[in-house]
Parts: sequence; structure tokens; C-alpha cells
Amino acid sequence: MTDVKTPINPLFLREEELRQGIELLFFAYRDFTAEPDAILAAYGFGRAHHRVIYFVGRNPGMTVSDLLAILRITKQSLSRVLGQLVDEGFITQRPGVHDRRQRLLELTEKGTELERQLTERQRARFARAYREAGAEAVEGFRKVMLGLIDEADRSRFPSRGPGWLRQARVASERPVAGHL
Amino acid sequence: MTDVKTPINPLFLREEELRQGIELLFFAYRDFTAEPDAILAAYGFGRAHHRVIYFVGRNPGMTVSDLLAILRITKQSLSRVLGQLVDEGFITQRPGVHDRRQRLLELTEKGTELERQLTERQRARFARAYREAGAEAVEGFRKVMLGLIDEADRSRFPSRGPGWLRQARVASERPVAGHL
DNA sequence: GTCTTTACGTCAGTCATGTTGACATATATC
DNA sequence: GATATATGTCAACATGACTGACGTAAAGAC
Repeated sequence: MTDVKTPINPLFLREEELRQGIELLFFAYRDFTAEPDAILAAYGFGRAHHRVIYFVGRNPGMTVSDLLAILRITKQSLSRVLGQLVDEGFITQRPGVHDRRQRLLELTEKGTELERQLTERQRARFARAYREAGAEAVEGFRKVMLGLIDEADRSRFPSRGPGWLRQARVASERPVAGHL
Repeated sequence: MTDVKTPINPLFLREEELRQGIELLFFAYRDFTAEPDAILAAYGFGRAHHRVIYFVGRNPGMTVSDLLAILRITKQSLSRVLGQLVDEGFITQRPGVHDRRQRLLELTEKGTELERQLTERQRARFARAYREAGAEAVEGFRKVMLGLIDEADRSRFPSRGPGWLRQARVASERPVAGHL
């Protein structure tokens, strides 16, 4: 078991570290989605519905185009899922104020309730992980995750200098669809 | 824009932080899988094939049960994907030594080549993110990600005290299927 | 040495979610 | 008035998950 003759190889270190990153992401995502999936099944919904509910809840008044840009799926794929959510009274559409071709999306009361129920589990998972890891680790987590995301979408995550909180609060209260 | 009358609300801070975590994970996973998906399409394969190739490559000699435990899918789902990979010469099966009911899985030369090609992009993405974020951030990333993963699977990631490298190296060279 | 359990495979049907391609409608913009 | 944009819709198809039922070979228990 003791292998004294194995020299330390920096290339191996790197390879092992990178593979661990890949696997951490796989397992974290697998477990992260499992709980909401179970809840959704009771409504006859799937993960795609969750994504729509989540982002509409996070960004009330967003357009269909905004949503498509986030999800990176075709409008036909979105249409089926979004249509169901509208038909079943979880999401409302209203024409845009400046551009009446747009359909601005919002959660209904019912939709808000489901969103809360679904996201609660995921928030709890993050709360636990953050608490166990500590504030410094959370900063590192943010940095690495941001580096994994395509340049184009990093601007969705405001950098956290002084005043970060006020900006985040304003962004949350009055989401700018064009920015999404 | 300046809103002096907004008091700082720690509950909001928490909520915002947790939602950012959720979104970081969504966007990172979305972008992380996009590149390999494009390569796989050329072979007529999908993401499921990638997962099988990845974990078999990482753990040569693993059993079908091991793989099912990692992927958390049914044997019927795995069967189709694994069957294709065996038929097309990317993976070989041989009976277990101690238990001949088992089918020990290994990549062929062809499989190893595809695995390299696929994982290369993901390794590159992590290498960039790690480099940009720095060693300390990587430690924080690891901690948080581990906290997100179900207790049952955390043991897949050896803790990195002194000597972790040797352990990791040994683990990589002689993977213990029962541990996966 | 039978009996039961385990590891794995297979057939059949279904569902969720993605794709492409073509076409339609209303509104905005030049 | 012509063109571009935002959105929707119909149709066909692929992937990857699911359930349920059944089969086979080998291991382990009594």
C-alpha cells in the first residue's frame, strides 16, 4: 500500500483536480435536481416546468425572448411547457407596454406558491452547504462557478464590491428584462 | 437610483445569496455540457453516452451496479446506452473474477480516445476557471460543492489533508469498484 | 443439493423534453 | 408600403428517462 517509489507528478495533480471538479459538478447537479423533480411529478410537471417557473418568478415581466436566451432551447420546446403553465393558471401573459408584440410573463398566486415550494428545497440545500463551508468558501465557490460560465452570461451576476447589496436589491425589485 | 431609505435586510441578503447559488449552478451546468454535446452528436450519441464513457474511463473494471448507483437511472435506461457503446466497440465487458455474474466494464482504445476528446473540453473549462479564481477559491468551491452533494456520495471525494495526493493517485490507478 | 437471492439482460409500452422545418399573425421600424 | 421582429403553431422525430414483466446464470444459505 505504501508506495515510496512513486514520485509526485504535478501533471497528475492537475488532472486529478480537474476530474474532481467535473465530478463535483455532476453529483451536485444530480442531487440538486432530484428533490424538486419529485414534487413536480405530483403536478404532472417536469424539470422544464421548474426552470420556467423559477426564472419567471425571479424576473417578473420578462419576455419570451428573455426566457429563451436563458434556457437555450427552441421556442417550440418552450411553447409546450409554457403553454401548459399558462393553461393551468400558474403563469399569466400580458402584452408589452412599449412593444405590444411581446408577452410579458408573470407568476400567478398559484404559480408563486409552487415556485416557493420547489425552490425552498434548493435554497435549503444551499443554505446548509454555505453554512458548513463558511463565508470565505462561498466567495471561492462564486469565483470558480462564474469562471465556468460562458462570458456572455457572467454579467447576470453582479460583482460584489461595496454597495453590492443595494444593487442586488434594486435588481431584484425592478428586474430589467433586457438585462436578462 | 440612490435609495437612502432602504434599510439593509439580512434576510434579503440571505435570499439573494441563495438564489445566486441556484443560478450559478444552472448556468454552469448548462454551459459545461454544451460543448461535449456537440461532439457527441457527430457520433450519434447523447449526454447519457458521455456519462457512461466518463465513469467507465475513470473507473476501469467497474460493474454495471456501480454505474447504476452513480447515474441513478434504471437498468433499462442504462442498457440501451451501454449496449450501443459495447456494440460499436467503445466499451468491453468481461466476467468478474470473484463473481462471474458481474460484467466488468472497460474502455477500448476507441473508447479511450473518445473519452479524451470529450473530457478535454470540460477539463479545459475547469482549468481556466481554477486559474482565474486561484487556489484558495478552488478550496472554497470544493467545500461548497461537497456540501451540496448527498451525504451518501461524499465519500467519493477524499478529503485533502497531507498525503491526499498519494491516496488519490493510488485510487486512480487501482480503483475499488465497491467504493464507487 | 435444493432453495433463494443477486447481477444482469431483455421486451414492450409510455412519457418528458429536446430537435428541425414550415407557415401564420401582429406589430414595429425603415 | 415593405421589411424585420416577437411570438405562436402544426407536424414529425430523437433521446433518455420511466414502469412492469419475465429470463438466465451464478452465488450464497440451509
